[in-house]
Amino acid sequence: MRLVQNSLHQEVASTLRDEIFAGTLAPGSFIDELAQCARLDISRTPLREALKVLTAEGLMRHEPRRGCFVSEVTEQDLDDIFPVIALLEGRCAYEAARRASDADLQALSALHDKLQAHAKAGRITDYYATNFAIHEAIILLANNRWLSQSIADLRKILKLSRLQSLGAPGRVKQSLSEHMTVFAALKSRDSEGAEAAMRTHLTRQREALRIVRGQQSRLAS
Amino acid sequence: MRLVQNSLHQEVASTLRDEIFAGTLAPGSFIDELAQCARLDISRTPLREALKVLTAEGLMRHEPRRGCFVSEVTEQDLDDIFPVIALLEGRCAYEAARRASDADLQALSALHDKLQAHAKAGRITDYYATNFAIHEAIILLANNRWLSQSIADLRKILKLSRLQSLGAPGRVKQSLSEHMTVFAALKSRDSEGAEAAMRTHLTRQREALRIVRGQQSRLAS
DNA sequence: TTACCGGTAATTACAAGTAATAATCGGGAT
DNA sequence: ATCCCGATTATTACTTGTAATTACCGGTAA
Repeated sequence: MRLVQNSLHQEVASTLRDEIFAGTLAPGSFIDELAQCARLDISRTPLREALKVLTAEGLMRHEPRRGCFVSEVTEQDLDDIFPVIALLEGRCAYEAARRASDADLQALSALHDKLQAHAKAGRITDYYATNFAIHEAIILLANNRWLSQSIADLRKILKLSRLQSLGAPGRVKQSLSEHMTVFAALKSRDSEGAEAAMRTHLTRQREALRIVRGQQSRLAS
Repeated sequence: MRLVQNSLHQEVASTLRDEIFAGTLAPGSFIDELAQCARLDISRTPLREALKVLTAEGLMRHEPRRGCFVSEVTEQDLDDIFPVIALLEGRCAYEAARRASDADLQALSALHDKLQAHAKAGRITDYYATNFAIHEAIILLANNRWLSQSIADLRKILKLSRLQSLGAPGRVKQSLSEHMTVFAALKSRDSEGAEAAMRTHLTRQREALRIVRGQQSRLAS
């Protein structure tokens, strides 16, 4: 008897997705169906259905008669994706500036206080979490299902690459400052300013990431 | 023995997708697995896998233990999607203005000549096709895999609603004029102008569609 | 020694069967 | 007469079995 409401293949997809994001299933790695079935204690059909879903999401690639492999994200992909996300989240900020209620702004203000505190104390993980929450909040304020969906789709791919842009020297401080600029624009209902500031924030994020990756590849060589 | 290279579930997904776009499978309609299996002469596994793929694409919705239904596109969805596509294709036009070679522009010019001829002769279907080809060409010129992907994802949803915006009075002529404006900007390497013109084009497209739909719903009532 | 061919093993792809769940219809009670 | 409850039926979800394809390994010939 199944206790959960969602179907099994959804559960499995969710599990695998999390493992891909966590790096347990490394990019490029082959998915052995039988091995996964044994590990997750399920049969082949729900697993295969889950693999189809993840493939459609772009997290896996499927080669007929060969099997499924976890997708790999290249530098080119990052160069492509970041400008698009900047565009889309910029639009969110634009809409948010026009739509946010006073209560919304108050909630955002609290989040920014937390962000500032985490930055000051050097709690990188907490900073990440709050940063993410702020982005989510602004996306939600834009109140556009398909805009959110598009961003979520792209963010999934980014998440796959497990990027750690805050590792760049001085990036946390810079990121905080950019966030405060966005928030200031939101507060003053400056939609164009908010859009521009959000675009800048995400463009800088890409640059910071490039620096970190450059260091890592130098270390690896 | 299978003659095709692609796996069966991909073939099935492709077939069903086309049928959804054609309206053979109407929005909201329930998918009877056994009936479809009988019709397509396949077993349930590849069909179910195909349904999962289409669900991930947003063309179907899945209710656990109830089945799959073809997605329905609301006016709200259209209001949400068009601005996002305008943003994304605007960006494509921006990039295209910077990247297009002389040969690219020449190819585009030929397409615009055809567009103009179809408009003049009132060949709506041909106009649609060429219009689509021009959009595709500009998206391709932007040379950004994920930008293209995001647009394609959203266009799939639009296609599902089988919109006929050119039915609005005078829309063909207006659409042509907008296209020529975009192309003029591309030719003169005016990336910002191209971006703005493309956004305008798609925004107007939405407005024309609203008019057509308004007429249709009045007729229906 | 290397390249090519054939056989075997491993693994995906598809089919069919079984179990579980939800919708429907009929009967009874209020 | 209507509403609610239970049994039946229809349909999805999952398991298991079978076929087909690919990769790998060993052998042989150039």
